[in-house]
Amino acid sequence: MRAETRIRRQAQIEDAAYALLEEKGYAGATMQALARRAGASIETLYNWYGDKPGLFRALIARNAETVQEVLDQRAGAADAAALVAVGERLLALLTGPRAVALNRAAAADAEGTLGLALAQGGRDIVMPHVATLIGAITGAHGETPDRLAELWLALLVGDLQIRRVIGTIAAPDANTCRQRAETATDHLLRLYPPQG
Amino acid sequence: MRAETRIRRQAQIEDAAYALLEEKGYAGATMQALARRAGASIETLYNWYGDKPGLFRALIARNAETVQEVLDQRAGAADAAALVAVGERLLALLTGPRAVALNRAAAADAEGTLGLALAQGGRDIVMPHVATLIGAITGAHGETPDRLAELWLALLVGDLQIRRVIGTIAAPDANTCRQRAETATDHLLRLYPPQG
DNA sequence: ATATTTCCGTAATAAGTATTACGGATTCGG
DNA sequence: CCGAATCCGTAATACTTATTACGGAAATAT
Repeated sequence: MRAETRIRRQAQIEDAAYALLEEKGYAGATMQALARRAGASIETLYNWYGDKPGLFRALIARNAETVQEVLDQRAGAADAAALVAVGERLLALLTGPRAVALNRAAAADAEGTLGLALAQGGRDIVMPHVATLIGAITGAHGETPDRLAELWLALLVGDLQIRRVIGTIAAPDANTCRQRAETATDHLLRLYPPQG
Repeated sequence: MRAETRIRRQAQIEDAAYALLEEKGYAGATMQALARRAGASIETLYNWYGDKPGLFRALIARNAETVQEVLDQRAGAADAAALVAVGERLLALLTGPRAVALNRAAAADAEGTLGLALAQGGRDIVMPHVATLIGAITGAHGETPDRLAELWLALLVGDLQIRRVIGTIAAPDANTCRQRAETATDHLLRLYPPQG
């Protein structure tokens, strides 16, 4: 199979997996429905991903790449505007349909391996990046950059993510994301002004 | 069946349901395992709760009572200490094994009815209560008490709840809960001092 | 005490699902 | 253009589970 065709087929499988995850949940996303929807065969699913958890682990791995891309954008200046820009994109990503679907899958996995993989490809990448950026903005402080990053993320996301995961709210629109990013950054810098 | 016996049997069923939910997740919590573990019969489960979602809806309903009890404690003074006390209990409740299990069940329910019930018995009760308390502490402000309550809850809980639900952290201990409640209250009152 | 309801324990039903298997079509390397 | 590998579509396998059914025991009411 040509590499190009294979990549397209992989994208079809991932799209179908996300769609099923959003519509039916992890338990309801059956391999047969996935194969039919993706226009792939069941055999291919098992040959490529091993088993059902493996398929969703692959989704999580690719999600980690998306997280990296979001963080790498606007990596130039280390000022409040850069933090707002990162927050805006980050919030849209974290509350977007794909991240929410992955979190639901992780919540359904009682063993916790999916959750661990999701955290490694998400929070464990985001936190140091944000901490470095905030540290560069605020300078030396009584509070460590790590704690400031946690604070800023709490202000930014709030309970939007858990409410998205249990299905009580829709994804916030672009305006909401920007305003929350601005407010969170403003609150952080009011509590811990630069050069404190 | 005597009312007393029935109440005890209901508690056994609820305990078993929570235990299975924590160990196996919603899909893995089978009615047969639940009956065996609770010492009840399958027929009783269906006679009392209708079906499997109905059983977990009953769990959510009883959880709402617990939330009310937590909020009603220390309802006397309207000062920062009261807010810290409420926050401490609230965080312990929200990150405790039972609330986490219910959130996992809601996340596994793609239709969203469990999530809706959980929100109605949880957030929709907590938010107005906290907003009233904060409003009484801070007095009139540019920000509405509702927004301040959201801010305080974000500071209090952060991402602990979602991380608990996807299984990457253990429940915070009592010390952590108290410190977070103190820090969240301190941050809130620094950002929006009373009599602003 | 006895008739009636309720419950337990177990089995049966019916449906769904992860995983494996296979024949025929398609694609790829030479 | 041809053989080998890969893939699709479908079916078969083996297993699990929600829900219903039923006989006998326990409790309840009269």
